Amino acid sequence: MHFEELIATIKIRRQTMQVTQETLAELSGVGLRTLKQFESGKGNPTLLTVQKLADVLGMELCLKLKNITPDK
Amino acid sequence: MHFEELIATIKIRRQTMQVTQETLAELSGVGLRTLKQFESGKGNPTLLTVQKLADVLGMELCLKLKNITPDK
DNA sequence: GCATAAAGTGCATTAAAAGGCACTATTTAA
DNA sequence: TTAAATAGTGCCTTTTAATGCACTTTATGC
Repeated sequence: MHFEELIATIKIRRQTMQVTQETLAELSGVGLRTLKQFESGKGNPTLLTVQKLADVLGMELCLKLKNITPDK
Repeated sequence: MHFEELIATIKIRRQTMQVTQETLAELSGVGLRTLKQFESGKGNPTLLTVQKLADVLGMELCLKLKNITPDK
């Protein structure tokens, strides 16, 4: 999952849940400025920031083996 | 996936692949000091750092919906 | 259209990540 | 056990994430 995909996933999930940036910021404990920056694709957030956001959105980070030569 | 789990996953994967921290650092472009810190559970790495490491180890970060009440 | 809400940006501060280097500790193999 | 390799820590510097505040820009609704 690329960087942008990850961001987009969170953003879309937030919108799906009809939550504003402001509300998500409050619920997650992440600063509003940080969230805005994150969703607009700027910067390089820390794991903690992503986890806080994902958590409130009912999601979680995971690591999986890449599909080497899916050989479709 | 908790913070510690994530770290452990990478560390174990590295060891499974019989790669030293030094080699992984070189291959991934992450500083050796950063990797050492990361694996010893200190600090709060950025997404980019984790992705660089995961990439070399043939893994990738992903976001998935949490299993709410798996109701096993 | 206009008002309001929501999202994005600029600027500045603070805290901490990333990194190098040298040293210590631990593990591994001879 | 001893030497070499690998991992972990302390100290320090540079870069940048996290944050607040105020302002601009876009949606959204009436």
